[in-house]
Amino acid sequence: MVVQLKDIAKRLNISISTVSRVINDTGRVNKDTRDLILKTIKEMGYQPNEVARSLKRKSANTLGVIVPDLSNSFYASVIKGVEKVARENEHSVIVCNSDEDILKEEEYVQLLLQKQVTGLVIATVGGNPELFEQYKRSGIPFVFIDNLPNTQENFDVVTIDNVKAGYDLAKHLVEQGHEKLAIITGPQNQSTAAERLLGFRKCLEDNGIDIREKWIGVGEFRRESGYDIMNEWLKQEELPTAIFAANDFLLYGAIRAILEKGLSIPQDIAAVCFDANDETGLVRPQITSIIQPAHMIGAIAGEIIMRKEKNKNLKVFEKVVLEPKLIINESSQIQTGR
Amino acid sequence: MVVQLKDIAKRLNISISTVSRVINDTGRVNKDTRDLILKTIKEMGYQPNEVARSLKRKSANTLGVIVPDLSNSFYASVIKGVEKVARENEHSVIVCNSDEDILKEEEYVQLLLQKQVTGLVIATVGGNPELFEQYKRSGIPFVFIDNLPNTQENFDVVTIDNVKAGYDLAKHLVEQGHEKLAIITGPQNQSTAAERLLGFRKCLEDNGIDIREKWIGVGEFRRESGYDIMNEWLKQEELPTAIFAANDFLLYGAIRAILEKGLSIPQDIAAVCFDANDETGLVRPQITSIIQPAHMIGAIAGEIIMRKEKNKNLKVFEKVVLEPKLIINESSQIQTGR
DNA sequence: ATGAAAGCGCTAACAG
DNA sequence: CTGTTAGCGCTTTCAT
Repeated sequence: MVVQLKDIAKRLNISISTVSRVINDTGRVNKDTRDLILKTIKEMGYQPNEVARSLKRKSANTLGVIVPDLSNSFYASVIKGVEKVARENEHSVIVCNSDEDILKEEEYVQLLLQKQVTGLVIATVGGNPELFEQYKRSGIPFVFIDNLPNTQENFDVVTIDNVKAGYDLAKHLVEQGHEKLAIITGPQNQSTAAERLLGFRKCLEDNGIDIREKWIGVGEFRRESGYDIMNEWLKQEELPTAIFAANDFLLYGAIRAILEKGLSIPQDIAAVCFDANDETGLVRPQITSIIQPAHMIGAIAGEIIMRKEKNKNLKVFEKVVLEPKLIINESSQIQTGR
Repeated sequence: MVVQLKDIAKRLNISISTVSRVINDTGRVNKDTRDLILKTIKEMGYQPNEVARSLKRKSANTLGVIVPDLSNSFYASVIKGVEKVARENEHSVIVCNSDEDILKEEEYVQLLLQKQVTGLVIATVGGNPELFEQYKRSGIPFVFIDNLPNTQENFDVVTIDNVKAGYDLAKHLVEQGHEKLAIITGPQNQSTAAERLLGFRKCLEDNGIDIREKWIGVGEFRRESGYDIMNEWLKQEELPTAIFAANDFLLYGAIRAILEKGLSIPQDIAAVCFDANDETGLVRPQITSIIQPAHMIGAIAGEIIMRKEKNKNLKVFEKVVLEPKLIINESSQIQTGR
């Protein structure tokens, strides 16, 4: 049987409140009884029931995180960042994988709300803005990362400037002399996908480069999408000389198509993307990429929630815009011989 | 304010038990009042408080998962497998990252127990067997994956035969004609690390190949370890012709060292490992590897827990041994020209 | 078919 | 310094 407060109280012939006091170190308790209680707790292997505590406290001391894809190392790092802050504040983390599915996402949001999470970090895949506005009224802080909700309402946000980052990444290609640029981006109801495309467009305009609508590919943020779109392009006579992908998986798929066709990177086609975090160190070609500070994004998101928990009446919304890094690698540089 | 049962009861001038009944669809309720209640619930945006429910139910309907490294795609897949089963059974998943740290692991186990999880899936990094035996008495099912606890007690386990897999992987190298074999494995208090080494040894013995103790490297399951150990070996005059690593990260580090030294794979040194799941499709050389059915491991682990929840008095322990696949790739095959 | 009331395990007033 | 008691929001007997 599981031992609980009343068991150790009974054993010691004292009241459960005294026991509770020493466990929570709140209020004074006679040194001797305190020691005795501590000893008994250990002996009996007492573990406080967090559910009961949560009910009383009206908070589960838990952060919820919803990401589209656990397998993407960008999100894995974000989660680690959230977890670090959660740990420091004695909270735990419920991780949910929406699998790029809006319905699943909504389901998980509800679930987390019902679980009385302290706050919620979410990389939405384009969820209904009205729902978010409704949830907002629940008072549970939502911190958006990566993708922002498509609404004018104020929310807490930790992100990068995706338009600028897209611009910079395209700029890099332009500086390498490319004029036939193609882009593969994600679902346009996801702000990252839309904004990176926007930055790309702007850069081309600013540099007087033709935007070829046929070379604007829109897919899912998955390898298959990148592969399929690229293959379509490869069937045509005229080929782009550079590919810009809005995330890493899209590019991996595209590169696979390119290589299968017998073309080389970057000689025939240069390739760049967002968040090519190479956990193996062996991805070839090494990818030129905009790298978001994923761990920090997660950590800051967690901190915002902790701050709001401590200061409930703090009704200010934070919009944190972090600086990503452009890492230039062989996938976009004509090799200058060894 | 958050709306709760009593609010909608008050509004309708009925008792909360009736409302509860329609929500849980338990017991009969007049069709009209039921419809009215349903309507009001929607209007007021009622969300049941899962914490209160959990307290009453004495279970949080949640599975806990503890893995050593969220960034390793093997574990990411395991988690997805658990999550799938959890979803199907209307449970959620709390993911914890022990970061290969025994203390953190113990902390998380405690936390999850306190949270009244329905069960716990754990890839231990060598936690104290006595603790596990103690926890077992709590009645909450622990399902071990990947690493097994170092104890004779019965536990639920979903794994592969690591000795055999290690044997097979080594065998492959032997069949390629290698006689100077080196192994890089993980902490020996982790069963996977120890058993894979065992299989390796056995294979060499069976094939009359010298086991060179100097080429048995023991590190952490991280890239740096693989890199450092390999670099030590590379300093010496005599080099192995093949490297066997007990996990992917170890091998990635080793390969990096090999390549930096200007040697090639597999011509100078062949390289194989466990669980080289290439999410990018661009890792070069492509790694010969034993691949565990990660998703299935997670799913089965989840199912065991669900089964035990439904049938509390089921005191049988399941030991599921799955079949891994040996994927042969360029990292271990002398190319026969194109 | 519905309501009253007990209780899940704990915390925190309040009283002594 | 310690005990009594009232909830936290919900489910579930037990009456009616």
